[in-house]
Amino acid sequence: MTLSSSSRSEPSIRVAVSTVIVALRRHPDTGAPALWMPLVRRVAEPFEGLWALPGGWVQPDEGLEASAAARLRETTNVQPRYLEQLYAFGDVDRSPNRVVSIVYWALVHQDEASSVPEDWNVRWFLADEHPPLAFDHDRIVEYALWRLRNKMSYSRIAQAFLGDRFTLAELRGVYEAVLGRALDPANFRRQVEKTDAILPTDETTSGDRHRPARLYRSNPDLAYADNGPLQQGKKPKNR
Amino acid sequence: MTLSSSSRSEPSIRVAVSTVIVALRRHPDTGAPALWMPLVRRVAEPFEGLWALPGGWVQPDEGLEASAAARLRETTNVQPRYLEQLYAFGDVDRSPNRVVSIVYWALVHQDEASSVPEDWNVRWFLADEHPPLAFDHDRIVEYALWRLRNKMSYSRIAQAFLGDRFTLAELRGVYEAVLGRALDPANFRRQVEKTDAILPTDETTSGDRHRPARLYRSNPDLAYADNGPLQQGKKPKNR
DNA sequence: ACAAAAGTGTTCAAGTTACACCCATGC
DNA sequence: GCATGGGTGTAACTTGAACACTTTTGT
Repeated sequence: MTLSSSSRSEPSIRVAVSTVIVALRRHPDTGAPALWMPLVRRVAEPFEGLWALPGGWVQPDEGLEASAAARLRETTNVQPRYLEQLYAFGDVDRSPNRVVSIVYWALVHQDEASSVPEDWNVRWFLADEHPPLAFDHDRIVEYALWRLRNKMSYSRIAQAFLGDRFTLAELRGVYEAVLGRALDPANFRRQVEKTDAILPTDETTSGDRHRPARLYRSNPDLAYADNGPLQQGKKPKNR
Repeated sequence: MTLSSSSRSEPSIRVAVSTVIVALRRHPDTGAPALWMPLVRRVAEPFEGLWALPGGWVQPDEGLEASAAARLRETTNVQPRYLEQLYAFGDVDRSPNRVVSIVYWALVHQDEASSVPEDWNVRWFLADEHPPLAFDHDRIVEYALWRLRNKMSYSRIAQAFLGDRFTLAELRGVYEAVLGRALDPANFRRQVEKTDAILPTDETTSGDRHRPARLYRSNPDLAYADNGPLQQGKKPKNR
Protein backbone atom coordinates (compact mmCIF):
# COMPACT_ATOMS: atom_id res chain seq x y z
CA MET A 1 0.00 0.00 0.00
CA THR A 2 1.22 3.49 -0.78
CA LEU A 3 -0.25 6.87 -0.05
CA SER A 4 0.87 8.26 -3.37
CA SER A 5 2.75 7.48 -6.51
CA SER A 6 6.02 7.53 -4.59
CA SER A 7 8.13 4.48 -5.38
CA ARG A 8 10.15 4.46 -2.16
CA SER A 9 10.22 1.70 0.39
CA GLU A 10 7.99 1.55 3.45
CA PRO A 11 10.33 1.75 6.43
CA SER A 12 9.04 1.67 9.99
CA ILE A 13 9.98 4.17 12.65
CA ARG A 14 9.55 4.11 16.39
CA VAL A 15 6.78 6.50 17.43
CA ALA A 16 6.57 7.98 20.90
CA VAL A 17 4.05 10.20 22.66
CA SER A 18 4.95 12.79 25.29
CA THR A 19 2.75 15.25 27.12
CA VAL A 20 3.32 18.66 28.64
CA ILE A 21 1.05 18.58 31.69
CA VAL A 22 0.15 21.90 33.28
CA ALA A 23 -1.69 22.61 36.51
CA LEU A 24 -2.25 25.65 38.69
CA ARG A 25 -0.87 25.66 42.25
CA ARG A 26 0.24 28.33 44.67
CA HIS A 27 3.63 29.89 44.09
CA PRO A 28 5.84 29.00 47.09
CA ASP A 29 7.00 32.60 47.56
CA THR A 30 4.11 34.84 46.58
CA GLY A 31 1.22 32.46 47.31
CA ALA A 32 -0.45 33.52 44.07
CA PRO A 33 -1.58 30.92 41.52
CA ALA A 34 1.23 29.83 39.22
CA LEU A 35 1.83 27.25 36.51
CA TRP A 36 3.37 23.93 37.52
CA MET A 37 4.24 20.83 35.53
CA PRO A 38 5.21 17.29 36.53
CA LEU A 39 8.40 15.87 35.06
CA VAL A 40 9.83 12.36 35.17
CA ARG A 41 13.44 11.40 35.73
CA ARG A 42 15.12 9.39 33.00
CA VAL A 43 16.31 6.01 34.23
CA ALA A 44 18.26 4.98 31.12
CA GLU A 45 20.55 6.39 28.50
CA PRO A 46 20.52 8.75 26.74
CA PHE A 47 20.20 11.66 29.18
CA GLU A 48 20.00 9.29 32.15
CA GLY A 49 19.27 11.18 35.35
CA LEU A 50 17.89 14.26 33.59
CA TRP A 51 14.29 15.33 33.85
CA ALA A 52 12.01 14.86 30.85
CA LEU A 53 8.40 14.99 29.74
CA PRO A 54 6.28 11.99 30.69
CA GLY A 55 5.48 9.69 27.79
CA GLY A 56 6.15 6.37 26.16
CA TRP A 57 5.86 4.33 23.01
CA VAL A 58 2.79 4.16 20.83
CA GLN A 59 1.51 0.59 20.74
CA PRO A 60 0.35 -0.96 17.46
CA ASP A 61 -3.27 -1.12 18.60
CA GLU A 62 -3.48 2.39 20.08
CA GLY A 63 -4.61 5.64 18.53
CA LEU A 64 -2.29 8.59 19.15
CA GLU A 65 -4.50 10.46 21.58
CA ALA A 66 -5.45 7.25 23.39
CA SER A 67 -1.78 6.43 23.65
CA ALA A 68 -0.97 9.83 25.12
CA ALA A 69 -3.72 9.42 27.69
CA ALA A 70 -2.58 5.90 28.57
CA ARG A 71 1.12 6.76 28.96
CA LEU A 72 0.03 9.75 31.06
CA ARG A 73 -1.95 7.63 33.45
CA GLU A 74 0.84 5.06 33.74
CA THR A 75 3.64 7.53 34.41
CA THR A 76 2.00 10.30 36.41
CA ASN A 77 -1.47 9.01 37.29
CA VAL A 78 -3.41 12.03 36.04
CA GLN A 79 -6.52 12.17 33.89
CA PRO A 80 -6.51 15.48 32.05
CA ARG A 81 -9.46 17.87 31.79
CA TYR A 82 -8.14 19.05 28.46
CA LEU A 83 -5.86 17.25 26.02
CA GLU A 84 -4.67 18.64 22.71
CA GLN A 85 -2.03 17.64 20.23
CA LEU A 86 0.83 20.12 20.25
CA TYR A 87 3.16 19.09 17.45
CA ALA A 88 4.89 16.13 15.85
CA PHE A 89 8.67 16.29 16.22
CA GLY A 90 10.78 14.19 13.92
CA ASP A 91 14.16 15.69 13.18
CA VAL A 92 16.69 12.92 12.56
CA ASP A 93 19.14 14.21 15.13
CA ARG A 94 16.81 14.95 18.03
CA SER A 95 17.69 11.60 19.59
CA PRO A 96 20.64 9.22 19.08
CA ASN A 97 18.24 6.75 17.48
CA ARG A 98 15.57 7.98 15.11
CA VAL A 99 12.27 8.66 16.88
CA VAL A 100 9.13 10.49 15.88
CA SER A 101 7.44 12.08 18.90
CA ILE A 102 3.81 13.12 18.88
CA VAL A 103 3.60 15.66 21.68
CA TYR A 104 0.39 16.58 23.50
CA TRP A 105 -0.34 19.17 26.12
CA ALA A 106 -2.79 18.67 28.94
CA LEU A 107 -4.47 20.76 31.60
CA VAL A 108 -5.41 19.25 34.93
CA HIS A 109 -7.05 20.92 37.89
CA GLN A 110 -5.64 21.23 41.34
CA ASP A 111 -7.30 18.21 42.93
CA GLU A 112 -6.06 16.02 40.12
CA ALA A 113 -2.61 17.51 40.46
CA SER A 114 -2.29 16.19 44.01
CA SER A 115 -2.89 12.63 42.81
CA VAL A 116 0.54 12.57 41.23
CA PRO A 117 2.79 10.45 43.46
CA GLU A 118 5.73 12.69 44.31
CA ASP A 119 8.73 10.45 44.56
CA TRP A 120 12.29 10.28 43.30
CA ASN A 121 11.08 9.66 39.74
CA VAL A 122 8.28 12.19 39.44
CA ARG A 123 8.29 15.76 40.65
CA TRP A 124 6.39 19.01 40.10
CA PHE A 125 8.27 22.10 38.96
CA LEU A 126 7.30 25.71 38.43
CA ALA A 127 6.79 25.95 34.68
CA ASP A 128 9.14 28.92 34.38
CA GLU A 129 11.86 27.45 36.59
CA HIS A 130 12.21 23.85 35.48
CA PRO A 131 15.68 22.30 35.22
CA PRO A 132 17.32 21.68 31.83
CA LEU A 133 15.46 18.81 30.19
CA ALA A 134 16.47 15.80 28.11
CA PHE A 135 16.31 15.77 24.30
CA ASP A 136 14.66 18.88 22.81
CA HIS A 137 12.12 18.99 25.63
CA ASP A 138 13.11 22.50 26.72
CA ARG A 139 11.97 23.88 23.41
CA ILE A 140 8.82 21.76 23.48
CA VAL A 141 7.84 23.07 26.90
CA GLU A 142 8.44 26.62 25.76
CA TYR A 143 6.21 26.08 22.74
CA ALA A 144 3.47 24.48 24.85
CA LEU A 145 3.44 27.43 27.24
CA TRP A 146 3.30 29.83 24.30
CA ARG A 147 0.31 27.94 22.90
CA LEU A 148 -1.41 27.90 26.29
CA ARG A 149 -0.97 31.64 26.79
CA ASN A 150 -2.13 32.28 23.26
CA LYS A 151 -5.19 30.10 23.51
CA MET A 152 -6.28 31.74 26.75
CA SER A 153 -7.35 34.85 24.89
CA TYR A 154 -9.72 33.20 22.45
CA SER A 155 -11.02 30.12 24.24
CA ARG A 156 -12.40 28.89 27.53
CA ILE A 157 -9.50 26.63 28.50
CA ALA A 158 -8.92 28.62 31.71
CA GLN A 159 -11.90 26.73 33.11
CA ALA A 160 -10.08 23.42 32.68
CA PHE A 161 -7.79 24.46 35.55
CA LEU A 162 -10.67 24.85 37.96
CA GLY A 163 -13.01 22.50 39.78
CA ASP A 164 -16.74 22.08 39.60
CA ARG A 165 -17.67 25.42 41.18
CA PHE A 166 -15.63 28.58 41.14
CA THR A 167 -15.88 32.31 41.72
CA LEU A 168 -15.13 34.95 39.13
CA ALA A 169 -12.10 35.95 41.18
CA GLU A 170 -10.74 32.41 40.93
CA LEU A 171 -11.31 32.36 37.19
CA ARG A 172 -9.64 35.74 36.90
CA GLY A 173 -6.74 34.38 38.93
CA VAL A 174 -6.19 31.72 36.29
CA TYR A 175 -6.00 34.31 33.54
CA GLU A 176 -3.66 36.45 35.61
CA ALA A 177 -1.36 33.52 36.36
CA VAL A 178 -1.15 32.41 32.77
CA LEU A 179 -0.95 35.84 31.17
CA GLY A 180 1.35 37.17 33.87
CA ARG A 181 -0.46 40.45 34.46
CA ALA A 182 -3.32 41.79 36.54
CA LEU A 183 -6.77 42.22 35.04
CA ASP A 184 -9.45 44.71 36.00
CA PRO A 185 -12.04 42.79 38.05
CA ALA A 186 -14.92 44.94 36.81
CA ASN A 187 -14.12 44.60 33.12
CA PHE A 188 -13.28 40.93 33.49
CA ARG A 189 -16.67 40.25 35.01
CA ARG A 190 -18.52 41.95 32.19
CA GLN A 191 -16.53 40.21 29.51
CA VAL A 192 -17.15 36.69 30.78
CA GLU A 193 -20.76 37.38 31.78
CA LYS A 194 -21.78 38.54 28.33
CA THR A 195 -20.84 35.13 26.92
CA ASP A 196 -22.52 31.88 27.85
CA ALA A 197 -19.19 30.30 28.76
CA ILE A 198 -20.07 30.01 32.43
CA LEU A 199 -23.40 29.67 34.22
CA PRO A 200 -24.26 31.20 37.60
CA THR A 201 -25.41 28.91 40.38
CA ASP A 202 -27.51 29.99 43.38
CA GLU A 203 -24.63 29.17 45.71
CA THR A 204 -22.18 31.63 47.20
CA THR A 205 -18.96 31.49 49.17
CA SER A 206 -18.87 32.25 52.87
CA GLY A 207 -16.39 32.44 55.70
CA ASP A 208 -14.11 35.02 54.17
CA ARG A 209 -14.21 38.29 56.03
CA HIS A 210 -15.93 40.16 53.23
CA ARG A 211 -18.92 40.01 50.92
CA PRO A 212 -19.68 36.47 49.64
CA ALA A 213 -19.03 35.76 45.97
CA ARG A 214 -21.39 33.96 43.64
CA LEU A 215 -20.26 30.51 42.47
CA TYR A 216 -20.31 29.66 38.77
CA ARG A 217 -19.94 26.45 36.80
CA SER A 218 -18.71 25.68 33.29
CA ASN A 219 -21.33 25.54 30.58
CA PRO A 220 -21.35 21.80 29.83
CA ASP A 221 -22.59 22.37 26.27
CA LEU A 222 -19.39 24.09 25.18
CA ALA A 223 -15.96 22.58 24.69
CA TYR A 224 -13.07 24.29 26.46
CA ALA A 225 -11.46 24.97 23.09
CA ASP A 226 -11.05 23.70 19.60
CA ASN A 227 -8.50 20.96 20.06
CA GLY A 228 -7.99 19.81 16.51
CA PRO A 229 -9.68 18.23 13.52
CA LEU A 230 -11.38 15.50 15.53
CA GLN A 231 -14.22 15.90 18.05
CA GLN A 232 -16.70 17.84 15.96
CA GLY A 233 -19.40 17.78 18.63
CA LYS A 234 -19.00 20.79 20.89
CA LYS A 235 -18.28 24.19 19.42
CA PRO A 236 -15.76 26.43 21.15
CA LYS A 237 -16.67 29.91 22.31
CA ASN A 238 -14.85 32.83 23.85
CA ARG A 239 -14.21 32.61 27.58
CA MET B 1 16.14 3.79 25.13
CA THR B 2 12.84 4.94 26.57
CA LEU B 3 11.34 8.38 26.81
CA SER B 4 9.86 7.67 30.20
CA SER B 5 9.53 5.09 32.91
CA SER B 6 7.09 3.13 30.74
CA SER B 7 8.01 -0.52 30.61
CA ARG B 8 6.31 -1.31 27.32
CA SER B 9 8.00 -2.60 24.20
CA GLU B 10 9.29 -0.38 21.42
CA PRO B 11 7.26 -1.28 18.35
CA SER B 12 7.84 0.43 15.02
CA ILE B 13 5.09 1.95 12.91
CA ARG B 14 5.05 3.07 9.31
CA VAL B 15 5.07 6.87 9.14
CA ALA B 16 3.75 8.78 6.13
CA VAL B 17 3.66 12.44 5.20
CA SER B 18 0.90 14.07 3.15
CA THR B 19 0.41 17.67 2.16
CA VAL B 20 -2.62 19.79 1.40
CA ILE B 21 -1.35 22.09 -1.34
CA VAL B 22 -3.30 25.26 -2.05
CA ALA B 23 -2.89 27.81 -4.82
CA LEU B 24 -4.93 30.67 -6.18
CA ARG B 25 -6.21 30.49 -9.76
CA ARG B 26 -9.16 31.97 -11.60
CA HIS B 27 -12.53 30.37 -11.07
CA PRO B 28 -13.69 28.88 -14.40
CA ASP B 29 -17.14 30.46 -14.14
CA THR B 30 -16.72 33.78 -12.39
CA GLY B 31 -13.11 34.52 -13.33
CA ALA B 32 -12.45 35.68 -9.78
CA PRO B 33 -9.52 34.24 -7.79
CA ALA B 34 -10.41 30.94 -6.12
CA LEU B 35 -8.67 28.23 -4.14
CA TRP B 36 -7.37 25.19 -6.02
CA MET B 37 -5.50 22.10 -4.89
CA PRO B 38 -3.68 19.34 -6.76
CA LEU B 39 -4.65 15.75 -5.99
CA VAL B 40 -3.05 12.48 -7.05
CA ARG B 41 -4.83 9.35 -8.17
CA ARG B 42 -4.20 6.21 -6.15
CA VAL B 43 -2.69 3.44 -8.25
CA ALA B 44 -2.93 0.63 -5.68
CA GLU B 45 -5.25 -0.74 -3.05
CA PRO B 46 -6.77 0.41 -0.83
CA PHE B 47 -8.93 3.07 -2.48
CA GLU B 48 -7.35 2.36 -5.87
CA GLY B 49 -8.56 4.86 -8.47
CA LEU B 50 -9.72 7.45 -5.92
CA TRP B 51 -8.10 10.83 -5.56
CA ALA B 52 -5.92 11.50 -2.52
CA LEU B 53 -3.47 13.98 -1.03
CA PRO B 54 0.06 13.81 -2.42
CA GLY B 55 2.56 12.25 -0.05
CA GLY B 56 4.70 9.23 0.69
CA TRP B 57 6.71 7.43 3.33
CA VAL B 58 9.13 9.06 5.73
CA GLN B 59 12.61 7.68 5.13
CA PRO B 60 14.88 6.79 8.07
CA ASP B 61 17.31 9.59 7.30
CA GLU B 62 14.72 12.34 6.68
CA GLY B 63 13.26 14.88 9.06
CA LEU B 64 9.49 15.23 8.87
CA GLU B 65 9.35 18.62 7.16
CA ALA B 66 12.16 17.66 4.78
CA SER B 67 10.27 14.50 3.97
CA ALA B 68 7.08 16.43 3.23
CA ALA B 69 8.98 18.77 0.93
CA ALA B 70 10.70 15.87 -0.84
CA ARG B 71 7.52 13.80 -1.41
CA LEU B 72 5.87 17.00 -2.64
CA ARG B 73 8.53 17.63 -5.23
CA GLU B 74 8.50 14.01 -6.37
CA THR B 75 4.74 13.70 -6.75
CA THR B 76 3.62 17.14 -7.90
CA ASN B 77 6.80 19.06 -8.69
CA VAL B 78 6.04 22.13 -6.58
CA GLN B 79 8.26 24.00 -4.15
CA PRO B 80 6.02 25.70 -1.62
CA ARG B 81 6.31 29.32 -0.50
CA TYR B 82 4.86 28.36 2.84
CA LEU B 83 4.88 24.98 4.56
CA GLU B 84 3.38 24.24 7.95
CA GLN B 85 2.58 21.12 9.87
CA LEU B 86 -1.17 20.63 10.12
CA TYR B 87 -1.72 17.63 12.35
CA ALA B 88 -0.56 14.10 13.05
CA PHE B 89 -3.26 11.54 12.35
CA GLY B 90 -2.89 8.11 13.88
CA ASP B 91 -6.20 6.43 14.58
CA VAL B 92 -5.82 2.68 14.31
CA ASP B 93 -8.67 2.28 11.84
CA ARG B 94 -7.94 5.14 9.45
CA SER B 95 -6.24 2.71 7.08
CA PRO B 96 -6.43 -1.11 6.71
CA ASN B 97 -2.85 -1.31 7.98
CA ARG B 98 -1.71 0.88 10.83
CA VAL B 99 -0.16 4.12 9.59
CA VAL B 100 0.71 7.38 11.30
CA SER B 101 0.38 10.32 8.91
CA ILE B 102 2.07 13.63 9.54
CA VAL B 103 0.07 16.06 7.42
CA TYR B 104 1.39 19.41 6.21
CA TRP B 105 -0.25 22.22 4.31
CA ALA B 106 1.47 24.34 1.73
CA LEU B 107 0.82 27.53 -0.20
CA VAL B 108 2.23 28.00 -3.68
CA HIS B 109 1.85 30.94 -5.98
CA GLN B 110 0.32 30.91 -9.41
CA ASP B 111 3.50 30.56 -11.47
CA GLU B 112 4.52 27.58 -9.36
CA ALA B 113 1.08 26.11 -9.75
CA SER B 114 1.48 25.83 -13.49
CA SER B 115 4.59 23.69 -13.07
CA VAL B 116 2.45 20.77 -11.93
CA PRO B 117 2.28 18.28 -14.81
CA GLU B 118 -1.41 17.78 -15.43
CA ASP B 119 -1.84 14.18 -16.49
CA TRP B 120 -3.99 11.23 -15.65
CA ASN B 121 -2.36 10.86 -12.23
CA VAL B 122 -2.29 14.48 -11.08
CA ARG B 123 -5.04 17.05 -11.43
CA TRP B 124 -6.07 20.41 -9.98
CA PHE B 125 -9.49 20.78 -8.36
CA LEU B 126 -11.42 23.68 -6.92
CA ALA B 127 -10.89 23.34 -3.19
CA ASP B 128 -14.61 23.46 -2.47
CA GLU B 129 -15.58 21.04 -5.23
CA HIS B 130 -13.08 18.20 -5.00
CA PRO B 131 -14.28 14.61 -5.44
CA PRO B 132 -14.59 12.24 -2.46
CA LEU B 133 -11.09 11.37 -1.33
CA ALA B 134 -9.36 8.22 -0.12
CA PHE B 135 -8.83 7.43 3.58
CA ASP B 136 -9.84 10.31 5.89
CA HIS B 137 -8.50 12.89 3.47
CA ASP B 138 -11.85 14.68 3.11
CA ARG B 139 -11.76 15.62 6.75
CA ILE B 140 -8.10 16.59 6.51
CA VAL B 141 -8.74 18.94 3.60
CA GLU B 142 -11.63 20.52 5.45
CA TYR B 143 -9.42 21.11 8.48
CA ALA B 144 -6.62 22.56 6.35
CA LEU B 145 -8.99 25.03 4.73
CA TRP B 146 -10.34 26.01 8.13
CA ARG B 147 -6.80 26.64 9.36
CA LEU B 148 -5.96 28.65 6.25
CA ARG B 149 -9.04 30.85 6.59
CA ASN B 150 -8.38 31.30 10.27
CA LYS B 151 -4.74 32.18 9.86
CA MET B 152 -5.51 34.78 7.20
CA SER B 153 -6.89 37.13 9.82
CA TYR B 154 -3.85 37.25 12.08
CA SER B 155 -0.90 36.62 9.79
CA ARG B 156 0.61 37.61 6.47
CA ILE B 157 0.22 34.24 4.71
CA ALA B 158 -1.92 35.83 1.99
CA GLN B 159 1.34 37.12 0.52
CA ALA B 160 2.56 33.56 -0.01
CA PHE B 161 0.00 33.24 -2.80
CA LEU B 162 1.43 36.17 -4.72
CA GLY B 163 4.55 36.79 -6.76
CA ASP B 164 7.41 39.20 -6.28
CA ARG B 165 5.44 42.40 -6.93
CA PHE B 166 1.73 42.93 -6.38
CA THR B 167 -0.86 45.65 -6.03
CA LEU B 168 -3.05 46.18 -3.02
CA ALA B 169 -6.02 45.11 -5.13
CA GLU B 170 -4.35 41.79 -5.86
CA LEU B 171 -3.57 41.28 -2.18
CA ARG B 172 -7.13 42.16 -1.32
CA GLY B 173 -8.27 39.64 -3.92
CA VAL B 174 -6.45 36.92 -2.03
CA TYR B 175 -8.22 37.81 1.19
CA GLU B 176 -11.57 37.95 -0.57
CA ALA B 177 -11.05 34.57 -2.23
CA VAL B 178 -10.03 32.85 0.98
CA LEU B 179 -12.52 34.52 3.27
CA GLY B 180 -15.30 34.32 0.72
CA ARG B 181 -16.55 37.90 1.08
CA ALA B 182 -15.80 41.35 -0.31
CA LEU B 183 -13.63 43.77 1.65
CA ASP B 184 -13.75 47.55 1.61
CA PRO B 185 -10.79 48.72 -0.51
CA ALA B 186 -10.31 51.88 1.54
CA ASN B 187 -10.26 50.18 4.92
CA PHE B 188 -8.15 47.33 3.60
CA ARG B 189 -5.53 49.75 2.36
CA ARG B 190 -5.26 51.50 5.68
CA GLN B 191 -5.07 48.28 7.65
CA VAL B 192 -2.18 46.82 5.69
CA GLU B 193 -0.35 50.11 5.28
CA LYS B 194 -0.17 50.78 8.99
CA THR B 195 1.84 47.57 9.43
CA ASP B 196 5.27 46.94 7.96
CA ALA B 197 4.09 43.70 6.37
CA ILE B 198 4.55 45.03 2.84
CA LEU B 199 6.88 47.65 1.40
CA PRO B 200 6.01 50.08 -1.41
CA THR B 201 8.20 50.10 -4.48
CA ASP B 202 8.53 53.02 -6.89
CA GLU B 203 6.96 50.98 -9.68
CA THR B 204 3.35 51.12 -10.79
CA THR B 205 1.09 49.14 -13.05
CA SER B 206 0.12 50.46 -16.47
CA GLY B 207 -1.94 49.45 -19.45
CA ASP B 208 -5.23 49.04 -17.63
CA ARG B 209 -7.72 51.68 -18.65
CA HIS B 210 -7.72 53.44 -15.31
CA ARG B 211 -5.37 54.96 -12.76
CA PRO B 212 -2.14 52.97 -12.26
CA ALA B 213 -1.67 51.19 -8.95
CA ARG B 214 1.47 51.19 -6.88
CA LEU B 215 3.34 47.88 -6.70
CA TYR B 216 4.34 46.48 -3.33
CA ARG B 217 6.63 43.68 -2.22
CA SER B 218 6.71 41.45 0.86
CA ASN B 219 8.83 42.64 3.74
CA PRO B 220 11.66 40.08 3.60
CA ASP B 221 12.44 40.50 7.30
CA LEU B 222 9.12 39.02 8.40
CA ALA B 223 7.93 35.44 8.14
CA TYR B 224 4.57 34.86 6.52
CA ALA B 225 3.29 33.35 9.74
CA ASP B 226 4.30 31.44 12.80
CA ASN B 227 4.55 27.92 11.46
CA GLY B 228 5.36 26.01 14.59
CA PRO B 229 7.97 25.54 17.28
CA LEU B 230 10.89 25.48 14.87
CA GLN B 231 12.29 28.39 12.83
CA GLN B 232 12.74 30.97 15.56
CA GLY B 233 14.36 33.50 13.26
CA LYS B 234 11.68 35.65 11.70
CA LYS B 235 8.86 36.98 13.81
CA PRO B 236 5.33 36.91 12.43
CA LYS B 237 3.28 40.07 12.17
CA ASN B 238 -0.21 41.00 11.13
CA ARG B 239 -0.83 41.29 7.40
C1' DA C 1 -15.83 63.63 -21.60
C1' DC C 2 -16.54 59.24 -19.50
C1' DA C 3 -15.75 54.84 -17.08
C1' DA C 4 -13.22 52.51 -13.76
C1' DA C 5 -10.17 51.58 -10.36
C1' DA C 6 -6.72 54.07 -7.18
C1' DG C 7 -6.48 56.50 -3.25
C1' DT C 8 -8.21 60.08 0.74
C1' DG C 9 -11.37 61.91 4.28
C1' DT C 10 -15.07 61.66 7.56
C1' DT C 11 -18.63 59.87 10.37
C1' DC C 12 -20.81 56.56 13.36
C1' DA C 13 -21.16 52.47 16.25
C1' DA C 14 -19.07 49.14 19.09
C1' DG C 15 -15.79 47.61 21.99
C1' DT C 16 -11.98 48.34 25.50
C1' DT C 17 -9.79 50.65 29.42
C1' DA C 18 -9.55 53.21 33.49
C1' DC C 19 -11.44 54.35 37.60
C1' DA C 20 -14.98 56.17 40.89
C1' DC C 21 -18.32 54.35 43.68
C1' DC C 22 -21.68 51.32 46.40
C1' DC C 23 -22.63 46.59 48.74
C1' DA C 24 -22.23 42.76 52.03
C1' DT C 25 -19.74 40.29 55.15
C1' DG C 26 -16.28 39.11 59.33
C1' DC C 27 -14.04 41.05 62.93
C1' DG D 1 -17.26 51.01 62.62
C1' DC D 2 -13.71 49.42 59.53
C1' DA D 3 -11.23 46.65 56.27
C1' DT D 4 -11.76 43.78 52.26
C1' DG D 5 -13.09 41.90 48.24
C1' DG D 6 -17.75 41.58 45.51
C1' DG D 7 -20.21 43.98 42.29
C1' DT D 8 -22.17 48.41 39.41
C1' DG D 9 -21.84 52.80 36.73
C1' DT D 10 -19.75 55.75 33.55
C1' DA D 11 -16.71 58.67 30.86
C1' DA D 12 -12.61 58.60 27.76
C1' DC D 13 -10.40 56.41 24.37
C1' DT D 14 -9.55 53.05 20.50
C1' DT D 15 -11.00 50.32 16.72
C1' DG D 16 -13.31 49.22 12.72
C1' DA D 17 -17.20 49.47 9.31
C1' DA D 18 -19.57 52.34 6.01
C1' DC D 19 -19.54 55.48 2.52
C1' DA D 20 -18.87 60.02 0.15
C1' DC D 21 -15.46 62.07 -2.41
C1' DT D 22 -11.15 63.21 -5.23
C1' DT D 23 -7.38 61.53 -8.48
C1' DT D 24 -5.41 59.39 -12.55
C1' DT D 25 -5.32 56.74 -16.29
C1' DG D 26 -7.23 54.55 -21.21
C1' DT D 27 -10.47 55.11 -24.69
